[in-house]
Amino acid sequence: MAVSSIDDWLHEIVKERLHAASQKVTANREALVGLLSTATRPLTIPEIIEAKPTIAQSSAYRNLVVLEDAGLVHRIVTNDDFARYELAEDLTGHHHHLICTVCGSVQDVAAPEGLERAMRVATKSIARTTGFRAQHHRIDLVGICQACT
Amino acid sequence: MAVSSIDDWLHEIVKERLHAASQKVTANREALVGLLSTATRPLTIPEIIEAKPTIAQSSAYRNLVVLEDAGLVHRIVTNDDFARYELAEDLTGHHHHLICTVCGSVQDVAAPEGLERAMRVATKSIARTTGFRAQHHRIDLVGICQACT
DNA sequence: CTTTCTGCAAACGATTTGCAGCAGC
DNA sequence: GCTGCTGCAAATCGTTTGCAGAAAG
Repeated sequence: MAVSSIDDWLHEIVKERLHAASQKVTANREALVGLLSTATRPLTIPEIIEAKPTIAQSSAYRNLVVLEDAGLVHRIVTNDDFARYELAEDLTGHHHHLICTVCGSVQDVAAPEGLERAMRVATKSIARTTGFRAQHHRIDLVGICQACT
Repeated sequence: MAVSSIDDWLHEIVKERLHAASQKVTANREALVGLLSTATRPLTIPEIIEAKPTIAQSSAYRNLVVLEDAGLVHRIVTNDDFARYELAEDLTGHHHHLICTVCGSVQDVAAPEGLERAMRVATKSIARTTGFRAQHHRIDLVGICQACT
């Protein structure tokens, strides 16, 4: 059962965090998390609805808010028309985004360790000079994706 | 005339780029650029309207689109309700943003050279592995600003 | 059982757009 | 003068919300 164990683990986390947020575990919520866990990039609402047509749009929006409050999902806003959703970073691992200026797509990319190290140094230095207490950072590369080249 | 020479220079740039984009130079457009050039952080539409009450809201939106197309202004979207506008980076110098999760404010911060160097290395490495052609990058620190601490 | 979720349809609000009159060049 | 900008008010559209019936616990 090696294959299903990751899903079981995720399922347990969902249950825990929803309970912690005084929310119920429902089929829609599990389906949303399951869908996002299979994606390699943040998804828009239209993409989510297309993949899970039985979930009403309003339920998708409402549940994604609940899941975000529970710390399971992260919402991303680009210059595109729609917001995008991905699993929280503690479930997917830290990563950054490649945003295509031609087609608007967003793709995940691993965070190079050298960059992360420089980021930690910079964060400390900025805290010292400005008093800003950073909780996390966000790095996007904006340009042209391979498909649009 | 040392003081006004920066404004004169900006004025010339505005004229050039608007002409290059086949757009007219109007009082509203110059007022918008002038306002943004005095700000040390990106401004929202309500802030812009409050500072320049003679500009109709629809004109502000329309002109900011024109100015963005002309490469004079840059639009920023956060999780906040409103988009924010700042002068294009080639007019202000490269910088990044501190985004407060409490009050939603956005503040400019200089880009530490060590970080920029690491970013250049990472960009090249990502291009090699993914085929993504980066045009520029965006780095945000998300956390709590000094005023909200 | 009671509370919360779901789907539908209506409401909301930031941004966009149509139109008649005015300003840039 | 001709073209394109301005302000007003109305339209647009992603997202949110009210409500009656269905599920979770």
